[in-house]
Parts: sequence; structure tokens; C-alpha cells
Amino acid sequence: MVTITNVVGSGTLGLELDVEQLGADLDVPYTEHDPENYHGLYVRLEEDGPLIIVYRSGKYIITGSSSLDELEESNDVFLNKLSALNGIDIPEETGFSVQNVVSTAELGMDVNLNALSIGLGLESTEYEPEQFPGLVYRPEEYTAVILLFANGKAVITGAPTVDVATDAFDHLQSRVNSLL
DNA sequence: AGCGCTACAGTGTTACGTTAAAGGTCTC
DNA sequence: GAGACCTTTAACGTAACACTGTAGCGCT
Repeated sequence: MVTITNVVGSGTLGLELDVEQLGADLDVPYTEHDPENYHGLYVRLEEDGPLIIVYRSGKYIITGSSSLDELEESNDVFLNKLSALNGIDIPEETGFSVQNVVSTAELGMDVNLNALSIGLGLESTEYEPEQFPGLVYRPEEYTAVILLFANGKAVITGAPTVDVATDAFDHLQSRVNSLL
């Protein structure tokens, strides 16, 4: 059972944007553009909602959503806000898609990370407790990276879908069980 | 002519910043 | 005790580097 904590998606509007002007025109509670610090325009549709980063090229990223539904809703609302502005024609297809699903899960038991790194294979794991307390596991079969901690809690990141994250964790769980 | 050095142009790589979670370590 | 930092991942464009290749110059 994995719990989604963050979903990152991206799309493109297919047109060049004046992000400084866009930040001033958008009817949203928060925008920030500080080219000295970063060249992207930061937009929030709600005070503590997901963050949208808009680039001059028309490409944009939405990060900080806690579910796929929230991500899609944020995308819809953002596009509606843009289409309400004069001079911006939103294309029917923005190519918006999920790029990264970050989630947490639990094995339900303590694990010896030193022993596990050997059992899983040194070529697919990294464990340096003096640097970071978690074991980094990169399963060959899945596009995801799992951070596993001694208490059995895990973070799955880099997965393109929730299914991949779930499958990757199930795979880890079965491998851990087979090593017991 | 051939070699070595410097200067510059062009290309390639990396860091930045954002988001979330986890647990250990460190500073205040 | 609270908070910051460490690690991982994806997207993105820009800036700052590192590196390579070429041109020009001076010396032998």
C-alpha cells in the first residue's frame, strides 16, 4: 500500500510568454518572478496549493500535488485562468503528463540495511549511513528509486505512474521476504 | 617550417530552484 | 527541542563553469 505525497507534471502552451507580464495579469493569490534568483514564474492557485512554474518558452511544471486528481484539477484551473486573459490562446492539446510520482510505503518490520544492501546486490543499492540513513535501491525492472529506512518505512520516487511505484515497492517487499 | 604559448570561440556539463517523503546528525 | 541539512526523482531555462579546438603570434 503506497501513499502518494507528491506528483509532478509538465506541459507546454506552445507559445512564447512574457512571464513578468503574465505574473501581473493572472488572477491568482500568489505569483513570484525574481529573475535574479530564478528565471521561472512561480504561480499558486491557492495559498498552500501546488506550485506551477511557468517558463518563457510556454512550458510549465506543476509540483506539490498530493494526488493525480489534484494535479489534473490544478492544470485545468491554470489553463482556464490563462484562457481568460487577452492575447493568450490555449491549445487544445498541451501534452500535459505526469513526470514523477513520489510516494511512501511501509514494509511493516525493521530491516538490517547493511545485510539488505548485500542481499539485494551492491550494483543496485547504495548505503552510506554516515552520509544518509536510508538505503537507496534502484530496481532494474522498474523506472523508480526507493529509499528504504531501518524501521521499514520507504520513499518511492522517480516513478512515472502510481502503478509503477506500487509494483516497484511490491517487488522490493517480495525480495526482502525472500531474503529472510 | 615547426613548435610552444596565449587568446578566443564553441561545445558540453553542472548547478540552480521547486516539491514531497523518510531518519540521522548537526547547530542553535 | 526546533530547525536545517543530507539523499532521491522529474520537469524546465539560464548561468557559470570546464573542456576542446582553432587561430595567431613569437621564438628557434
